[in-house]
This record gives sequence, C-alpha cells and structure tokens, in this order.
Amino acid sequence: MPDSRKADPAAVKRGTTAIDMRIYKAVVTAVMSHRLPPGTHLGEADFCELYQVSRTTVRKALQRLAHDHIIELRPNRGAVIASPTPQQAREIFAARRALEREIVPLVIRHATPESLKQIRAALAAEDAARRSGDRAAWIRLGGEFHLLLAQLAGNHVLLRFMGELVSRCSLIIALYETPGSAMCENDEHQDLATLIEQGKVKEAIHLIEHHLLAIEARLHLAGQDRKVNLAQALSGL
Amino acid sequence: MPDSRKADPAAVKRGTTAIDMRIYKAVVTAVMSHRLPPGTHLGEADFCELYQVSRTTVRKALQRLAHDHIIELRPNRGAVIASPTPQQAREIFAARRALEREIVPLVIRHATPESLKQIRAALAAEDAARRSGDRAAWIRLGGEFHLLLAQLAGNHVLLRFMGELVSRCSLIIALYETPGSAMCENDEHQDLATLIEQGKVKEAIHLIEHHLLAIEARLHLAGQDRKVNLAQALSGL
DNA sequence: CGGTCCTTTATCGTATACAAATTGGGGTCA
DNA sequence: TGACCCCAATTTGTATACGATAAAGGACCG
Repeated sequence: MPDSRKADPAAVKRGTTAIDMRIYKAVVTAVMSHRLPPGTHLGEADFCELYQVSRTTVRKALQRLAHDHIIELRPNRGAVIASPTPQQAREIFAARRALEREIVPLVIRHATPESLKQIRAALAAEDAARRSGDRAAWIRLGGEFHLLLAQLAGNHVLLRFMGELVSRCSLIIALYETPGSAMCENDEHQDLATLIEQGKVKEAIHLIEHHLLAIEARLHLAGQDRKVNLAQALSGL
Repeated sequence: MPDSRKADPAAVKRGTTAIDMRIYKAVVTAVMSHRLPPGTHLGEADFCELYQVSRTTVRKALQRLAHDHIIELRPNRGAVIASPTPQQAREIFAARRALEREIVPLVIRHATPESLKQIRAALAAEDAARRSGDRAAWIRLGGEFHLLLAQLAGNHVLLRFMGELVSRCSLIIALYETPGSAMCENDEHQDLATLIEQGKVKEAIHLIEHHLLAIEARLHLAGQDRKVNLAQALSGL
C-alpha cells in the first residue's frame, strides 16, 4: 500500500516542495528584467493556471514576495508589483551603500582564482548582453553582478539582504530612470573588478560608493509616483 | 444577513485581519526574551488552540518567521526555533556591525529632543528591568534598544533588517553565551546615548563597534554546528 | 440628463477536508 | 534477547469550498 503510486497527480507532485520557490524566483527575475513594471496587478488565478497549482501554493509565494517588499499585498484587492516612493528609494540606496561597503573588502579578502574567474565571466555576459541589444538581460545581469559580489563575500546574510535591495532597485530604476542614460555603467563594473584583482581595498570601496551614488543621481526622485500600464504586465508573464 | 455573526469565532474575529502578525510578534518577543530556546519544536496545532484560528493563519505566520530565519521549517517534520551555527553567528554579527555603523550617524543627524527622550526612556526601562531582576525583560529590552536606534535613524529598510538580526542574535546568545557574563552592558548603552546627545559621530561609531565586538567576544563560537542544539533543545520544551 | 444607490460579479481571506509522510510502538523471527 | 519489519497514529502539505469584501454596472430618482 505505501508504495502504490497514484497515477494522475504523480508526475506533477514529484518534486513539488519547491514550486512556490519557482514562482518566487520567476517574479524576481521578471522584476529584475523590467518585464513586470511597478503597479502591475498579479492575480492569483493566473499563477494557478500557469503552474498548475492551487491558490494555497501561489499565496505562499506571494506572501514571501510581499515580505521582501517586491510586491504589495492590499487587503481584499490583490497583489501589485511594488512602487517604491522617492523616500523609500533614498532609504534603499542608503542601505545598499552600507552593505556594499562591507561586501567589497570581504570579496577582496576571500578572493580566489575561482572567484575572480566568476567575476570576469559575469562581466563578459553583461557585456555580451549589452552589445547584442538584449536590454532585459543586460539590466538583469547588471543587478546580478552586484549579487555575485555579495555571494563571493561569503556572508549569507548580506547576500540575502542584497537580493532584496537589488530587486527593489530594479523597481526604482524602472520608475525614475531618465530615458537616455545607461543604468549600470559596464565600465565601472570592469574597473571595480580590476581593483578587486589588485587588492586595492580603499580604492574599491570608493569606487563602489561612487558607482551607487551615480546610479542614484541619474534618477529624478523629485516627482511623485506615476501610473502603470497593464499591457506590459501580461506580455511579461 | 451581513450582521449575522457566527457564535464562537466572533469575539476573536473583530478587528483581527492581522492575527498572523500577532503570532509572528509573539514568537519574536518570546525569542528575544529567551523564553523560546533554539531547537524548540513549534506544532501548528498548539497555535491553533492558543489563538483560536485555523492552521492556514498559523502557517502564514510560521512562514514569515522562517523567511526571517527565526524558525526553521523542515519538510514534513514541522517547525523548530532556529539554531544558528557558529559560522552563521559570525556572519550575523558582521552584518550587524555594517548596519549599525550606518545607523549611528543617522541617529545623530536626525536627533531631536523627542528622540533623545525616547533613548533615555529606553535606557531607564532597561535599567529598571536589570535592577528588578526580570532577566527576560532585561534581555529583550537590551535588544530593543538597538532597534530603537534603527527606528530613530529614519530608514525603514535598515530597521527591518535590524529587526531580523537582533532576533537572531538573541538565539545566538542563548546558544553560545558564557554563563557568568552580562550580555548587553547597560553602561555601554548609556555611554552611547551620551555620545549621541553630544553629536560625537566618530566616537559613537567606535563605541558601537566595540560594543558589538565585545558581545561577540563573550560567546564561545569555537565548536562547530554539530553538537550545539540537542542539549538545549530538550531543556527548552 | 446626471448623480446616487443598489445589485451583481469577481476576487480575496479563512476554514475545513483529504492525502502523504514521518515517527513511534508492537510483533515476529533469528 | 536483540534486531528488524510492519502497522497505526499523529502531523504536515495541498486542494477545495464557503463567506466576505470591494469594484462595476444598471436602474431609479432628482
């Protein structure tokens, strides 16, 4: 009896303790690629059909996203992609600067040939996306470069915090970027990698702070929050 | 029809769309008071009876606690209060130092007579608990002092991160403290408050770093994760 | 002809029911 | 007598059903 495998739900139920994680990561990736702009409404039923799971599982993923402030869960009115206010944006960038100031020296201290190779590979991928014109991938890889540094710092807490902050920064950039400017200058990432390879701690810290301040300066955080378009929401998912 | 209230859950259901938040905060407070030691098993049914809600609501709270690494959610085996490993402990303290280094200058910059009064009130409460011998309250207030600073810094992101880190530090201290030592020296909190009032940024940063390093130094984080949780787990429940 | 109220519908929040898995105990066999 | 295996009971994971709430459309009245 215990080994009689049921026929119909078996294929779906096999490795499903982590379907909610799949949903979570899918939304995060979509946000970081700017395919889910702020304000996009996320219905539970859509996820149910897409992933063939019940609302219970979907709600679990949505709750975690809300806990990380990637989505906003309004009572009885559903979930929308969060729209950080200018004030929140400044706070998020301030937190990022504090964390990355800590991360960069750790990366240098724990640097190995393997980790340096990973950094160079990430830079190459970023550059390839930029040259091929794949804007979504370029934006996402620009954020993931910072996450790679957090990972190489060897501190899981900082990595998790950075994951949230980088995602929310994607939302901020989507809301407040000035149209013409590039967001994460690849040159600055390259320069940072060079300083890390050379072990120049102070210069690297200075560069990462300058880098983050430059990104923030390119936004116009003066105006108030704007409206969202529903059209791109559906195309993204 | 809309005012036909069911008999038994009515009293509990009044204004409580946030019962899960009550459960979450109750567990956090208990952890910070060292009333829920690491390894304690948390059955869902217990919470159902205590708060008169269904497992759905309980699981929502438990999931958020797991997301903050305050509890550990083992598949099919229930939830236990997390037992941070020495490695995790070092990472958590490193993250705390990075965050509090950022927080202290912000507190000084945004200092108002009102905020200074709050700091002094928190110190008084902490001192009162210490002198009255209420160890649980003293431990909790010692952590909440740091949270008050994060709140007065005016950065909601840093406040939320600190909330998680302070809770996890309570777990670490419960696991690794040396029996005789006091944990958060009240004198150091008082000295820090004085430096904040005087606007001495550099000295305050130096003191908070020293304070956190001193707490960490009083722990014995020599052993690895294997041995720790079994003995205290049984004593807790 | 326009505004307000009511009905209607779709979506969310909570509870309950059912299935799967792990744990503990008892029995049997070597 | 001890170890292994099987069965039952408790507990978790998932799905579904029901009640409630807010947005939307139509009808009635001013």
